[in-house]
Amino acid sequence: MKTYRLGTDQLPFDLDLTLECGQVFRWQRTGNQWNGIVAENVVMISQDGEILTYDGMNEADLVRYFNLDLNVQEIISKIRASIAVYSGDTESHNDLQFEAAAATGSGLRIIRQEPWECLISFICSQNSNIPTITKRISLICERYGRPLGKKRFGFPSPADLAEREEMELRTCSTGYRASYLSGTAQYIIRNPDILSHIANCSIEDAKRELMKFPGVGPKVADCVLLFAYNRYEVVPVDVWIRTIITSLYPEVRNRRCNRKECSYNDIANFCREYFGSFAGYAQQYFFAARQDLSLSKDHIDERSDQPL
DNA sequence: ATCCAGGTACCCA
DNA sequence: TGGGTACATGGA
Repeated sequence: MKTYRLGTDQLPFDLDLTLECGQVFRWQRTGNQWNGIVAENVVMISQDGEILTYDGMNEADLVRYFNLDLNVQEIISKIRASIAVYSGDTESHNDLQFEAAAATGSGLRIIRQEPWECLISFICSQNSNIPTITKRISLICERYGRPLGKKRFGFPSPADLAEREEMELRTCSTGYRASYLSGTAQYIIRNPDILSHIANCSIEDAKRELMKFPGVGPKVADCVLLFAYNRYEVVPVDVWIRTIITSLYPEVRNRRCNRKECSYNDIANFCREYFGSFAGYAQQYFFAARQDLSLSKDHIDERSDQPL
């Protein structure tokens, strides 16, 4: 059992929020303690203020996995600066919507997840809620992952999944996503270097490559870019973020989507312009605060009654 | 019971 | 290029 003391430039850090916010689905909580698997290692970690107590990984890997070297206070400052530039007010502009979300989410850290696990996880995520996704992934690991002792399992490799028939993968509550899982696993078997190649691509090329995988569209690709490749300017747009952004920032509506629903890129591009190079972090703060925000999902219908 | 959830593929104009 | 729809599952 080891300890790690967070320095002032590594705070705020909220372990619970970080592991519960829907970026990773393999950690289990028992009281204050979290148990998970990182790179086939059984890991435990708990937090008491600025002290992390952990086991199963070394300090360098802990820092790397949780991106502890990233200064979150600076990130929030940079987001504020971008908002100010966008708003044309470099002195006193204050975005209370963002500040409220950041107050809720500031201890959240985007972790450095393994691309393969992240890819499979978010293929499983589509059109599902977080408890369902978690259950699905734990079934997949239990059935096809390497046993690591006391009901713990590694994440199955591409080969582990590629050799399964679609109907077998369906027994993991994956539904129609089963064909995407085997298809993506087979794609990786045919292109064994693709995931490391993507790490060196531009964002545009990386996204294009990811979307060649069966079952990977813009949203899943963006989640992998943000949560595994740590491209912090990327903004995955799910139904929550769509509702939040269109409700809180009506200026997202432009000529193209004034009388209809904004497209995926309308929302993602607005966020990138508005929140800047850490838009993905801003997005995570809003996602973390999604339950607290009182939002109407009917804003589009309300507007569409009005003449141009 | 109904609606909805960290969406995508496919079809059609 | 953009809009409509089927798709499986389980939580609230």
